Amino acid sequence: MEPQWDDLRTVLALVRGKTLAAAAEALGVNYTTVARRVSRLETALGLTLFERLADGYQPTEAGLRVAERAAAMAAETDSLLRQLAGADARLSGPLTITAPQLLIAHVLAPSLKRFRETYPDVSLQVRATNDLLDLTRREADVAIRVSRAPGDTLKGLRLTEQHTASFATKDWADRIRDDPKGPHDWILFADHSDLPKSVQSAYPGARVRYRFDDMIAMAGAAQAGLGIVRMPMFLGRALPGLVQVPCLPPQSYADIWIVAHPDVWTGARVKAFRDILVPDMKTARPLFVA
Amino acid sequence: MEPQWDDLRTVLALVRGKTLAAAAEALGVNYTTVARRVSRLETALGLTLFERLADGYQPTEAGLRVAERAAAMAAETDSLLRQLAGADARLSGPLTITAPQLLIAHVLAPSLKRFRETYPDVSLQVRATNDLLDLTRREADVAIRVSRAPGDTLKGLRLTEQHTASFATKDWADRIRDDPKGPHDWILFADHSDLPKSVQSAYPGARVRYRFDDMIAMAGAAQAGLGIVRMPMFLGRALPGLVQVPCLPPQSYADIWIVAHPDVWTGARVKAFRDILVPDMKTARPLFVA
DNA sequence: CGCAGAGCATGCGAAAACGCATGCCATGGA
DNA sequence: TCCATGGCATGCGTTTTCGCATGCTCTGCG
Repeated sequence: MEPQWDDLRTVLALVRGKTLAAAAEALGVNYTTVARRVSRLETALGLTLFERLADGYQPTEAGLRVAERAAAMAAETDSLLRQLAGADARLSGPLTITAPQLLIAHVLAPSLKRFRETYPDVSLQVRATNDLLDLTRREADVAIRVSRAPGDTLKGLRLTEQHTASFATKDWADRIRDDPKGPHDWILFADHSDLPKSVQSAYPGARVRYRFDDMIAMAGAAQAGLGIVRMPMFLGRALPGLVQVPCLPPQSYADIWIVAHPDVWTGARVKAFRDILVPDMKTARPLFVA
Repeated sequence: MEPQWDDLRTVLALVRGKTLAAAAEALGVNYTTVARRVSRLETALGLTLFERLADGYQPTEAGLRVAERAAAMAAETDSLLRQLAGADARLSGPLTITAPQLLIAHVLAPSLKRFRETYPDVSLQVRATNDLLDLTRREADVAIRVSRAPGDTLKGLRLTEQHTASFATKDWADRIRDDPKGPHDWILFADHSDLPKSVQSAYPGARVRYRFDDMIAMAGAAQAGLGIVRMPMFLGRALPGLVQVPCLPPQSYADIWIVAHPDVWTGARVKAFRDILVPDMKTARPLFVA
């Protein structure tokens, strides 16, 4: 008679995922379980929540209502988990951080090591991705982000500003020095616009040879001598085999922030992590600017 | 790792009920199940939610936070169930109503019968109690209530006003008529004040002989000839063996309302019930007034 | 001091929920 | 037309969850 709360949650997952398989994946159960829970809830409510069509489960009006309320409940659990994390005074247990892969690989790693040594009981989980994980849903406790602002609902500190510049192998650097008007190749980001006009006029030999959609691949391509890449200062300086080339003068780029949900910001482990990272990044500032 | 929603609900029940047994009772499960679910959630969260003391489970700070959020989730499910009931257009299925026992026994019963005959597919559950059931939590869909106003969050229609008067057996009525100054006995409601001064002066023989805390018992006592009872007009008129006595002139009393939560008010079965009851009570109005 | 009752922990067998394998059906491309 | 794919239903064996019975501890009372 009374609905089970986890069944409501299952309906939400099914409405969002459209198919039993997707909902099951999201919930971490077998898809038959999703089907059974939905049936059970329908029996309990005496209502049809989904039409079983050939191409999946289509929610009825009532099914949508259930999902709507379940979404509100999910927001409550998110809020709860954040609050518990924010009130947790222990310097032991899990802490999940996320940051762009390249930032971790070339800048943050030493800080992570220092954190680990300072707080050996904290088990640090690192999610290295360019995707913006949802800190509201606690996909991570803390994020290091490259952006203009920390985001509307998040709390943050600016760790440093940063510049970009053009980098290439020493080969290319020599060639450009010797013959600035001569031909040289650029590797551009896929969704970027063309080369700036200033480059075109100062270096008429500049040609866009490649377009990549991933900065790691671009960096590797630059190291392999495929051409010139505009990249963050810290990255060009950190990658062996690359030197700065004058084609594109340094220009300021999005700042680097440490952000967290306000609820979580106050958590002991989060605070400890900040206390390690903020001074480290202050020290590392020269790496980021021209 | 991820908490199960029904475990959150269990924590709420335990915080509210103080003991495993009380929580289990509220949830309709065995108390060992409550203990297990709480343990499981504590493991999942890595937190202690309750201190196991000799006299029961004492919630920790974290336990209270969980309960707080779970309460918000419970409010969501209540809201959902109300919405579903309010959107239900079917004239079949369950409908729960509540009303004071005496009102049902002596006034509403014929309307219930008529409703049952008009809508044979609706299974009517009647909760006859003087307790004010929580319509927000859907302890009933509709309530017939004796009160000055329908309540702040509820929607209602006034079915009729009503009067009270004094009733007793014909014996007493004769005696009072023959000797108004002579002794006669009153049965008062326990928490009521004393007899009005007007009665004292007009009938100096009036004495308070009994105090009851239940109107059904008082009515029976009056029928058994124990004395005079002030009661609603409809009740005195309906009870065999009782006649109105002039000791206490008719005075107006709280009105009779039909009320429901606004979400539920629009439901087909609720509307059908209103459509039966409102005209019936309009017809029955003479029973209630002097 | 002994006893009764309330409240909880634990162990065991029963019941429910679950995952997996299989089969059906519709769609879409070769 | 045939086949591959995606999506769902169903049956079966396993795992998990649950309820019940038993025993422990603490409190209050005569």
